Amino acid sequence: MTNDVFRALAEPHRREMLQLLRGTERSAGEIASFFDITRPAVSQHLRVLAEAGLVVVRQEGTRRLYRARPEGLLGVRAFLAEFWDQRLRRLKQAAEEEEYGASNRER
Amino acid sequence: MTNDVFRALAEPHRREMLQLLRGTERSAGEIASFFDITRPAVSQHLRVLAEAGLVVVRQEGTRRLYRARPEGLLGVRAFLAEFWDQRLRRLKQAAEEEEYGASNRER
DNA sequence: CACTTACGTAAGTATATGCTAACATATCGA
DNA sequence: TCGATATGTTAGCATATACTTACGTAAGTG
Repeated sequence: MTNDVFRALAEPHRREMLQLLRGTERSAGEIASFFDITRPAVSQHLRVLAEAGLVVVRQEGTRRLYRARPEGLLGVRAFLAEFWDQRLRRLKQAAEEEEYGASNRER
Repeated sequence: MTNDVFRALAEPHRREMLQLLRGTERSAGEIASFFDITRPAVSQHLRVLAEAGLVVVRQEGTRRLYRARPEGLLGVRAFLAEFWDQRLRRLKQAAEEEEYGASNRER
């Protein structure tokens, strides 16, 4: 649900993780190395992000590779668009149609 | 800070309140009437929204009139834009320049 | 002035959250 | 199969959050 997305984004560490994973695939350990918190804490954050549909995981050997899933933010985007006027709403529509076209189903 | 904004948006009631106040001015009591929680609880939510820069208040007689402040969401918007590609980043820029031009200072 | 109306604030409480340390699991190389 | 590497899971704890009830305050009204 979109609520999980907002909740997930409320935590600064998780937002940083998302940015770290934008367009790149990184292992859990690599991600952890960017933060001062323990690895388990990072693991828990990654779980929250995954449950919110903001990241996807792929297992490769003993490692788990995470990657951001931008489509997970569409709900937030829609919410935001409400607060701008018609002109912006048109931009939003154009963006959704053009950018991450029909292939992306909201989770 | 933008962090307060994300935090504020994490709460469903607060998101509803924002939508309720989008483009309209409503009194605290009127807002409260839309929810099942007590009026003080609503008051506390409104405070969080105000501190995040997402609403503004205006006193009129004995009442306090709240109104959404869409510019408060610009930080979130910027964050989101990072996750779409160049084309979208251009749209974002255009929107920010055109829509809520120079008159709106980020709080 | 009381008295009412419209709100915010304070105190207290139950639950959610973020973190750590300790433990479990799974894959790969020797 | 044994050990090392990479990561998730559990239990426990401190702090943050969302509420409620009780109380404080300020602007109209009689």
